[in-house]
Amino acid sequence: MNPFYVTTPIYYVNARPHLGHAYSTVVADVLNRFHRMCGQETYFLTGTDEHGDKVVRAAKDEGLSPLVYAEQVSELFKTLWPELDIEYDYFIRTTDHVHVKVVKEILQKIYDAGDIYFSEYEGAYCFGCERFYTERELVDGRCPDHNTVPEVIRESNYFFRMSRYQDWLVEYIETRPDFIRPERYRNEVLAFLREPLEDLCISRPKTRLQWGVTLPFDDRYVTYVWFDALLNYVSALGYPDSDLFKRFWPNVHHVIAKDILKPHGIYWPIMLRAAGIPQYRHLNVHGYWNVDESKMSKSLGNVVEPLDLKNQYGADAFRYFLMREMVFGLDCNFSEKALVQRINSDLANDLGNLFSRSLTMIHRYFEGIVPKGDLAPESNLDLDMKSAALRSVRECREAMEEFAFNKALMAIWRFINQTNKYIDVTAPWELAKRKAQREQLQAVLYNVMEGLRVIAGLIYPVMPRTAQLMQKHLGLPSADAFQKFEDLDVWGRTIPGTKLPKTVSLFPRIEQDKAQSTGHETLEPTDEMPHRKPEISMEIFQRIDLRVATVLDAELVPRSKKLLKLRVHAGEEFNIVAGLAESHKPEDLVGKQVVVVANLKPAKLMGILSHGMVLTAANKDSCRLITVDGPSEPGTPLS
RNA sequence: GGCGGUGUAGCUCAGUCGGUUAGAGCAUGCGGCUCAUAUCCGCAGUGUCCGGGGUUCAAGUCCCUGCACCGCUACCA
Repeated sequence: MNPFYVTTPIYYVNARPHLGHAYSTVVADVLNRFHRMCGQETYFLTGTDEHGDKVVRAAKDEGLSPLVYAEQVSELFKTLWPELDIEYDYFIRTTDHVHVKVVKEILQKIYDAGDIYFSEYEGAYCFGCERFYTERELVDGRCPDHNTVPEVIRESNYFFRMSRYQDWLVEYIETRPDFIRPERYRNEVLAFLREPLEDLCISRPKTRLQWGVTLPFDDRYVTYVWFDALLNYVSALGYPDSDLFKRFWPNVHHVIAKDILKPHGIYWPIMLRAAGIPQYRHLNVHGYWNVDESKMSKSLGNVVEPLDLKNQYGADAFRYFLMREMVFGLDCNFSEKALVQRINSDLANDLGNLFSRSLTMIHRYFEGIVPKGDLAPESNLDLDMKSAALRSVRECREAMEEFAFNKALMAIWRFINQTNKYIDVTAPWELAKRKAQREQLQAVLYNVMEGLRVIAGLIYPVMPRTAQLMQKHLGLPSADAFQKFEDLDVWGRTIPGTKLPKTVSLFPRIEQDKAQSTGHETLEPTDEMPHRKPEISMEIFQRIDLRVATVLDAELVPRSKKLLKLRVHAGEEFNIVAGLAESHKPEDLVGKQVVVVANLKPAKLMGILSHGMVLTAANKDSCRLITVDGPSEPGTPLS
């Protein structure tokens, strides 16, 4: 009945798993579990993308063959997911034989249909980088990385005729508001498509790259990037004839981060169209996790390791935080402080304590045996509990269907708070004091048990471990009892007379100061002062080659507003193009000693190659050079 | 510089088609309870809705403009 197929991107193996990978995959897992609870048959695919240039280079750095290297990193992903309680059905690798076979079949099919053509072109090629450069990218006619003049070589390649599908795609997206969602990303794709679409180069000659899938119609070439990677979504199901493919493909939900919107929103639908495969159902695009106010990046050294977080706080708490904190589609900040706060207030105080106080009373007043649930007729609070529960179930389901995971959790927590309040208002500890109110006590605690049963069910997609632990301690029949929405829609499923196991603590509180005291005081940033950038290690700082340099010559760059071309001596001589013309006259600079960054990647400004950067203290009003307080040997390093 | 996005309580953010006195959670303060993991429940706030102008009977919401921050890009480096 209504099968559900969810995919994550296949992760490129040139980097270790980070928070963003974890989020995409947790989202897919949550969706998968949710749809299973709805009674649907589900299939969940993840995997790794292992071909291409960058993998070859990363492998070389490690002294490994591309395949061995790819296997090692792939294994990191594959073993991380079970740690986060992610239950995928299949883990695909683009190096799988079956995948390679499908890629070839589809390439041949599109080639036969005439949408792939062969074309020769000429370009500036840098042998050091092993790549072509466009005129725009060149700096002073030289390679920006190697500072060498690239050679003009002729190369032939295969191109995918995307341009002829442009109008079709625009219309397809325009007539289907939920094809790409949230809407902001749909608009972004439509904006891309306002410009003419260029045909996509889909091959690399083997003289340059061997690590890929050989073209079926020309064994001198391999396919490049996206043709290989995107097809994983169909090859994993056993395209074209398998039962899995027929059942699941038309119901596919892709989950991706916004960085790969273009391939998924443009190349992929066109590829499917050209190959005669039905379109995917939905493309669901999420934002980035920013760590400590600045974008997460390996070079900043502030990558948050998903495994470390799981080990410290537990998979369920980590999953809860990811799903509760981020609005699907928007960027979100990650901080350990926020994580600890969520754990303490939402999980420990609200849910954990509710669970604990409820079960303690069952044990204390009823020797751990679930009481009868006869509703006390005079208590209208019973009805409130039931309708509050049903409302929560409905709101939660609606929110999940529109990927509003944070709203789904908010709806659950509203009900958790209502249950806490119900206990407060009915005051079972007072009822317990009088024999005559025994039946009311039974009814109240039975209602609380029912509330907890519903809560356990609702949190299952996000926190499967906690859900199962709660279920066990609520004396519910194992496994499937709460894993169906149809059971959550019914009030009164808890079976009276069941003996409950000894109670447990679901989420211990985390002492705040432990998480916060990293040893340094934080300065309060003022309006005048910029926020402090994320912490870096000494090792990273020392990679910056700061030196004293003497300005030998300075001249205005023609036609520029603020650029000066400087010839400097910093142990060696090189040119720097600096934006100083508005604050400094060229003749005043000659002979001055300044501080430069000597190992900055060269860049072209106004067609002139700049090999470094002059340090200044600058704001909107002034620009002051950083210099030394007495004559120094040019090239003297700063430390 | 260009294009796009964002700007709402101390913090993180909701705010629908322009419509009553602008909301939630956290943090803070006060009160209540004692079943519970010092938890829970109630009450209380605090707002230049970034600034300025405009449209309108009515603007957080629409228009213009300025500023700040983010992303892409560029003659930032």
